[in-house]
Amino acid sequence: MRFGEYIRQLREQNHLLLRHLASELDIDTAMMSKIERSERRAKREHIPQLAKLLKASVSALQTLYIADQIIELLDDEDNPQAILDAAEKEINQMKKDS
Amino acid sequence: MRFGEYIRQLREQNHLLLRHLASELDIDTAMMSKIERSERRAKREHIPQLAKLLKASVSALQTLYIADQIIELLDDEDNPQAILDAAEKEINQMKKDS
DNA sequence: CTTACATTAGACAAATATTGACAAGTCAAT
DNA sequence: ATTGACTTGTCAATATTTGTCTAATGTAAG
Repeated sequence: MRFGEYIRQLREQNHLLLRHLASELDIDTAMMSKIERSERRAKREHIPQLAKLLKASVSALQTLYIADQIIELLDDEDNPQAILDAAEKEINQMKKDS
Repeated sequence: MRFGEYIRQLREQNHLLLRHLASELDIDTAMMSKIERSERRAKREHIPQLAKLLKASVSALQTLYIADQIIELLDDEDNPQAILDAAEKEINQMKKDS
């Protein structure tokens, strides 16, 4: 599940319109539409506002938000799994070091 | 192992100086130094040149190159593993769909 | 069919971030 | 003290991203 996809799902469950979310985030509806379709990225500071409006957990949204960026990085690579594995290994290494 | 760290290791094994690599990539040595310390990112088109100069495999360098960017994304997040898991799940999902 | 409203598309401007050069600095060996 | 390798900090050039505006598309009601 992509970040925007999740936002849209929650928005519909809550019977809200794009313009409602957009006005709260202080962007126009076209932008909000793009965010939901993963054509543009929300700003990080939008996450808490979205969580509140959509009654979702901030941390769930944050996870998807960063995961999305990873997906974009991997999207046009030919061995995404190898890259993820390398990243994971290094993350664990860094944890050990600290 | 970070991308730059690996470059430095190979460079030393090959008894090359920063200025040798830098001049091949057509950047200055300060920039090359930053790349090796992961303070700056090499350009993607530098990878094949580096692979050649350092007798390394392009794909190994590419993997580290993207993994590095993932690490940067995860660096200041509090549950990197959860994010990696979410990304991996979505990548597999995308594979299934295509 | 036409009006009204929600959403999307595309082109452009504004804001941010990244890249790289340059000058000055450290450090080690001589 | 000089030289050579590397590092640091700052600034300008570039590139990327974010956002707006206008117009388009879709859809449901009258």
